[in-house]
Amino acid sequence: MLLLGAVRIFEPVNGYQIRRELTSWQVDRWANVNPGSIYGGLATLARQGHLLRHDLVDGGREVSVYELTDSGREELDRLVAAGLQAVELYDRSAFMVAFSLLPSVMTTEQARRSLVVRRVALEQTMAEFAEIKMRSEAVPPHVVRSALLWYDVTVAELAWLREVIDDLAAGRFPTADTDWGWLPPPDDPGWQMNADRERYRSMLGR
Amino acid sequence: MLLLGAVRIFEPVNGYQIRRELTSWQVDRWANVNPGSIYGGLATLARQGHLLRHDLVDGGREVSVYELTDSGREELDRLVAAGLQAVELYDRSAFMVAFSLLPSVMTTEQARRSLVVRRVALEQTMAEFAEIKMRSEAVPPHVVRSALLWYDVTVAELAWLREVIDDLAAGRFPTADTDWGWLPPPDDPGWQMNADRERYRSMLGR
DNA sequence: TTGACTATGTTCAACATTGACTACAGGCAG
DNA sequence: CTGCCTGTAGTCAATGTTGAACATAGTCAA
Repeated sequence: MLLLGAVRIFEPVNGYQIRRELTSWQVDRWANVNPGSIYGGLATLARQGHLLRHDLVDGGREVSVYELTDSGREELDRLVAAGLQAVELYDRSAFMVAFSLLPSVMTTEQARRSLVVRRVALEQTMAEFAEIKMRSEAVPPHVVRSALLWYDVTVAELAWLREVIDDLAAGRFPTADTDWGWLPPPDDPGWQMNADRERYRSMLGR
Repeated sequence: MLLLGAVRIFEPVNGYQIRRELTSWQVDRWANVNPGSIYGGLATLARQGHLLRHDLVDGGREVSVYELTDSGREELDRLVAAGLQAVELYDRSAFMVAFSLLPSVMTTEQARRSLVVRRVALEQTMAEFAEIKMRSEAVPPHVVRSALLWYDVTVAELAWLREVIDDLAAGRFPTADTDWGWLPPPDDPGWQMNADRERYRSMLGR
């Protein structure tokens, strides 16, 4: 999801640019973004038909530049929707990736629908955990504690999620079909990539 | 950590027993407990000297049975302490594994010390996130939202953690050096493993 | 006692991940 | 113009992970 999302935002783009960008987002702290993973993942996605790979020569040097295919765009949409909806017990990283890609790939209505699915899922699993508290004699005490942590944390996430859904419905949240109302500061490293991107585009005849 | 912990609790034990046990804990929902991972992981830990492997013949059938070494016990202690202390942004699973192993490997005082380290770490990173809210103009709005989620969730975890630490200090929490005050119900599948364990023990001359 | 099914215990080839390492271009101090 | 450093772009052998498949033992109805 992260690779497809990065290609989506920066295409046409090479592996090193993605690596640099993800590192600057500090994504490397919690996601697998070793160089090997990035280049391997890009190759796999190309093999699966989600990316198109162009081997260019740029300044006397070979560069592999990637673009999304239609299938890749669909896959990304699916992955982001799934990441927003799925409730994992202890690992929110897929949700965080999906949420950070949300403004670039989803319309307000798509986002709202996925987040409502998540809200319902959270409410349901919360009911299950409430049950564990009830029959707490049948379960070791530290397991009950674990359930309590999940419960408390989920209450907090639910409150946050309700607010996001409200803001989304009220148009207070940027998505692909609304105005961002935000521009990166002029010293943002993203600007450095624009020159490369434009050069790659013209080489590909865009 | 999970493998060492499981061996610690059930040793001498074979791979299939661990697989069955972890599945019954529903750990397989959020941890990598495919058969291949388990057998591969046990082999790796044996190669590293943390486990001792005995190839027994049980009922005309070959079985590989594992026990912890001293080095394995030390490694487990280290891993559990690290898992309790380390604050990962979006992935609590290492903490949950460590927390679930806490009662079998740590004394009350060891546990309290590790959890206090965690509390301090949580308080510190919360301060960092409060800063992000301050300079929120320099950051895209959905990134601010992500930070808010982390903040809210961490407030909840901190409240939970303070309670656990209090209970630990007051002796209201079972650890390796205190009475459990809890026994599994008589139909617990854990009892089924005792026969195998005893047989393995006698085969190994214990 | 046959045959069908489930439970036990494990293997392995395909696939993915890791991170140290290679290679080279450009800048720049001496 | 030499040598050294930094930044760019990527490779690869070692290691880890996956899950379908294997082999055998027990169970139980027909």
